[in-house]
Amino acid sequence: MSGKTVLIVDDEPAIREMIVVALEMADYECLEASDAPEAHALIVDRQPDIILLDWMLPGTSGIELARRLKKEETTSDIPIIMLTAKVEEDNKIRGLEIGADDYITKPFSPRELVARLKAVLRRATPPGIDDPIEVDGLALDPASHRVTSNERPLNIGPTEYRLLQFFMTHQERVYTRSQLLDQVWGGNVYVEERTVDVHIRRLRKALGEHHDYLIQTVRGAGYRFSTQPA
Amino acid sequence: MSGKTVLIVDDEPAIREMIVVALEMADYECLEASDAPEAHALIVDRQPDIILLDWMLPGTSGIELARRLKKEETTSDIPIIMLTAKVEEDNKIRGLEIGADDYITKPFSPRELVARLKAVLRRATPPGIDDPIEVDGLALDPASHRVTSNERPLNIGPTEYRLLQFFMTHQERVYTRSQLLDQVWGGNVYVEERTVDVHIRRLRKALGEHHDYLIQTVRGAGYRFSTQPA
DNA sequence: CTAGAGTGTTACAGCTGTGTGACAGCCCGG
DNA sequence: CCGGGCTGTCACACAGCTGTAACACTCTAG
Repeated sequence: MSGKTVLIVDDEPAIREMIVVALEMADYECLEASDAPEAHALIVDRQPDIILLDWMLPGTSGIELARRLKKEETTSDIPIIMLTAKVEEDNKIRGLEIGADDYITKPFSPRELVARLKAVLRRATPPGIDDPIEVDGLALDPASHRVTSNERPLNIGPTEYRLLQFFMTHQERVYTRSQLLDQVWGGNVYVEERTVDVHIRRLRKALGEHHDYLIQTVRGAGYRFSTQPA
Repeated sequence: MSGKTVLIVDDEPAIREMIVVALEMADYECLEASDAPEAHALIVDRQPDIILLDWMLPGTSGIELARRLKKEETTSDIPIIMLTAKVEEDNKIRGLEIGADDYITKPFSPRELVARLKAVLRRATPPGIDDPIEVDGLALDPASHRVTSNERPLNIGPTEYRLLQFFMTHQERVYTRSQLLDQVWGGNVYVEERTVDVHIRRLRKALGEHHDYLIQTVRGAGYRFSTQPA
């Protein structure tokens, strides 16, 4: 159950297909692109967890794309594995210098690919913000994954945790059920909107009377996290 | 001005010499060994910062030596770069599985060697402090490699020891199974995530009821070592 | 005031994630 | 060569979490 998304950038459909088969067997979700512009669009749109990037590409070369990705704020965290056909050492070095996290020389076996990919993914730092947040005695600490209400630890499930974290990092603004599903559940799930209500309820209950006022209902619109009483 | 010490293990004096010249030009201090026993002696004696290890060695093979080094407590932190003459992918994979931090296929250029070596050294964790740690009657002493629960010595395997040591030096923070594999098993191993569960279980069992509360499950996230009860 | 829409609350059946014991392979010492 | 300790994986059990439906309640338009 990795669920990680891999973007494969190569102009040879056959090679892409080979990789896709290998990765899907290892339970990764695959995206494909055959050139740099297409790749860039997919990266911005789908935010893959890792990129397999061919060194040689028509138009903008792979190494060019890599360099650009490493420069942009929103994409510089995504690890890149370079695929190089030739054994030219210069390429390897330039790839590493530019910021590729690993490179593989063709031909390679599916086993090797998956092993290297896993290794790189493990090494990558999860990009999330790790700063603790505190509001009126309600504290959430991402590092220890702990929530406390006036020093007393709260026992909440994963979904309630994510929901609360989202609210605490997005205070004073109303979110529709639909938006919350997108942000907290993740865009690609099909869930009833009323499900949000239930989790809101669970979260309120866990917060207790001291803090449940923080989560406010905005009739006809959605919910809001605010220190100002409604 | 790196001052880092590099141990070169290869049975070909010519190759060693070539490497030595390249590295000394880049300002590394070099040690040389031509077989596994000699290497082992030097490692224990001089504690190099990194090891360049030939895959093929007379007697004990390089891979054999690597495996042993990664198992021993005092040497498992030292990064290893495998040198392999053949392009057999199996070797690459086995090298990575065993815990080598990188591998280079011969022939390679001095430039490449230095680049890879720098990269590995960059991501290598500076060896932790060897001070004994004690938490609520649970004591771990790196010097004597011993763990005691309220004075009573605990009998735990190497992996459980490393796991506990990591936890005790990184308290109050959640680590995913993936991160634990990275930190405790070593970055390049290919192991099932559920394996972590099993070793957690073994560690908890060894700690006994007095101390197993220290290792807490965070559902959906990973594990945490904390003196605060969940 | 009243119907209807919107929201709160509860119960529950299914599912996912974790705990646990067993087991076969490996390595090392005898 | 054999035996014991470790390790990684699997299968199964189980607890906790999840999404949904159903019903109660509240608000608001008219």
